[in-house]
Amino acid sequence: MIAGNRDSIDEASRVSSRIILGDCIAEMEAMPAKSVDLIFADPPYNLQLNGDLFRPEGSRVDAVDNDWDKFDTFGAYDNFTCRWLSAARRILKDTGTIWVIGSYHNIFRVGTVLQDLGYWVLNDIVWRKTNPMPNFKGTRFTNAHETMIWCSKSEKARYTFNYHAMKMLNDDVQMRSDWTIPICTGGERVKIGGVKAHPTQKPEALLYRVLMAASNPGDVVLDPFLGSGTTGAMAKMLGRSFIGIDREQAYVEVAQKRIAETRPLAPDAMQITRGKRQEPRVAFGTLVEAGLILPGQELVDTARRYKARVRADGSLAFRGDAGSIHQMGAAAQGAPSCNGWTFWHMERGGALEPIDTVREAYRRDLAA
Amino acid sequence: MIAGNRDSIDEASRVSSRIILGDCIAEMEAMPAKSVDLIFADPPYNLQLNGDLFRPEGSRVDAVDNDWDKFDTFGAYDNFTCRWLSAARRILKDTGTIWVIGSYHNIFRVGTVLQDLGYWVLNDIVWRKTNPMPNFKGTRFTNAHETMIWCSKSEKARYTFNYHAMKMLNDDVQMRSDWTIPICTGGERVKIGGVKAHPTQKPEALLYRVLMAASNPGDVVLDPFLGSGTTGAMAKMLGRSFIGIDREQAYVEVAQKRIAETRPLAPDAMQITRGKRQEPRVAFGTLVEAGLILPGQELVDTARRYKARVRADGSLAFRGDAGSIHQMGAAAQGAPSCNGWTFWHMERGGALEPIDTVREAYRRDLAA
DNA sequence: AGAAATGATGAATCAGATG
DNA sequence: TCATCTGATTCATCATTTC
Repeated sequence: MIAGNRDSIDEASRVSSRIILGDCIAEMEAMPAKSVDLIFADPPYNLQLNGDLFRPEGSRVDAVDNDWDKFDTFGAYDNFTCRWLSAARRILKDTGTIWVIGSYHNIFRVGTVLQDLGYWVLNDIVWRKTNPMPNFKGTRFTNAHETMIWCSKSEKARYTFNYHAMKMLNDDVQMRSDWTIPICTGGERVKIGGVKAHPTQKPEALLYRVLMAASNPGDVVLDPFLGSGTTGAMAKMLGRSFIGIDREQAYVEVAQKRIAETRPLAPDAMQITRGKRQEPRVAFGTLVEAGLILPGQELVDTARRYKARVRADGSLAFRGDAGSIHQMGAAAQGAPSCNGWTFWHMERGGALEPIDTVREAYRRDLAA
Repeated sequence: MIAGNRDSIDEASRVSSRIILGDCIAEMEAMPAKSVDLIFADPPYNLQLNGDLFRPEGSRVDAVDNDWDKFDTFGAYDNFTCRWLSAARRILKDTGTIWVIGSYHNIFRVGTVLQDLGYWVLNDIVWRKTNPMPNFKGTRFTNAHETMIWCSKSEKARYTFNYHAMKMLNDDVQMRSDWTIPICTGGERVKIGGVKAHPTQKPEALLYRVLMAASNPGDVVLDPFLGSGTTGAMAKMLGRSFIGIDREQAYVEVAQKRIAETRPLAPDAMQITRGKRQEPRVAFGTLVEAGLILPGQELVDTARRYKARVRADGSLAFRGDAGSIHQMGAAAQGAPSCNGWTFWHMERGGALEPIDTVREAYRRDLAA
């Protein structure tokens, strides 16, 4: 079913956006074979959440509890995955590629089905979130990334990969399989009456890079799980034709409005390069893990008044207490704070060397 | 089969390293059930690594007449994966966890089998390589990471996670699911006659973090695909008992030599930061009994909005009601729960001090 | 007006001991 | 096994309020 006759054709770029309200499997089965250049899919993750989760300060986390994310068993989810990926493969051109995003809850199931259906994995791409939600209970590692699987239609297939555009986007070095991009917040987040319109809106920067990497202006891009319409908005902006499908009337309306308000870039503006994010800091513990500073090592201040000992987790034992190099440096001096990197020193050939020089050496090795 | 009688027991740390030459499935099936605390596995990415390939039912295929299609190939790999992960699950303690590392070639199959066998995924961890091999042909993104899946034995199982040690290793912020660590090169790379002894030697920093995160000194660590022995070397260094299995005599010898040359850290250097969950419980009433807090003492929150009074039995009188410090804290805020230790404060010299500091002082006195 | 403090929030499989 | 109680736990970013 086509939602109204809101289909838009942008005269300047001669590309169209078509939004379909309906079940993506049935709708894809109704489309002509080998008619799509790129598929980006953000299927339900099958999160399997139990009760409520509260933050330390008492507020409740607004979790994804929508019906569309509920499946009875892994088998039911696998079956659903197999059916929509089969329908997608039929309409994908032989030179087309597919991207599917997910988390550890579902991405292994998706990857297995992709391989079983004959898709050929080109890369798995890690979206590193700069600002993920923390693990409030201190029970696991902060779940700070999601995974995208990028596949061609088959092993020998030729496919679009704009290698040089990616290199240009990345300060003239090859784009890696890990992408560092913030989650979608602020003005970019679509809201209705102050409430987020969709629980899992993807950042535009993510789709920008996907479309830049694996499609060209004029290509047909399909998103079978349209949601808030990020794929459609970026497709229009970058001069790609777009087909979006969603089962929910509310999401279709949100996406239609959003895409209608998106303006295509001028062709010459499409080659904007974007800067790389700054390199992450080096933790003291990293130097311990790397074997550059050994657990048990004694550290002293310049005057050798205070002595502390490095522990296996990168903390410092000092006068019966333990804490970070900064905390223990502050404790030694009775100061509110301290830069442990310059306060603490190691004996090196009779002389004292600040531990910061070890960090500098580590950074030099990384760069080399 | 046990390789010779080279088993070593380090007298200082009272932990042992045992290296076994043999097929890991058979060897694990011969081990006692629920006897291992942590499993780290780096399985082969394809079954042709040793010239051997298994059919779905487990029989060996001659790699020369490879006339099966992709489904058969994946089926054989899935079967192999299912068999070794089943054997691993039997010998894993109910409180144990397993780590499996892989790339997009195999990790989706591994993750699916893990979930199907009832393992419960805790995190997928991305090892970001600072210095990956470039993609020379410019046909894909630089494959700059590998993925580890970390699982408990079942959904409700309790497991070891040294949250505070991980936080300490990361400059006092939660450790994330993406770890930035260089690949194994230079002096750390084991070589024989100038040639690398193993094609996929893992960096010691990676195993250091895995073992620090999910095991404690004295735990039993198993690596069913021993290879160059990085897991064994780090286990010995960190005071864990180790069992390593490999089918290749050459790798067994390399690993044995490497582990023998590894020296354990001094026990006090192995100390890590533990959280309050590990400390002995002290009831609020105990502090009243001990005279550290007197009945009649007034307690307030940080904003001095709520006032309560300590009663002789260690309960708190608040607005005509009475109960524990936690119940009254929750009641004051209208919250479902509350940590009374940090919510309630006492006046001390004009400043407010949380009652938790009194508990801390009491614990210090106990330790002294 | 501008700076600083406070509050809100994001795909989350988020506790453990005791009776 | 289940109900009850204690009490441990958050990072980056943007928006809003207060100083």
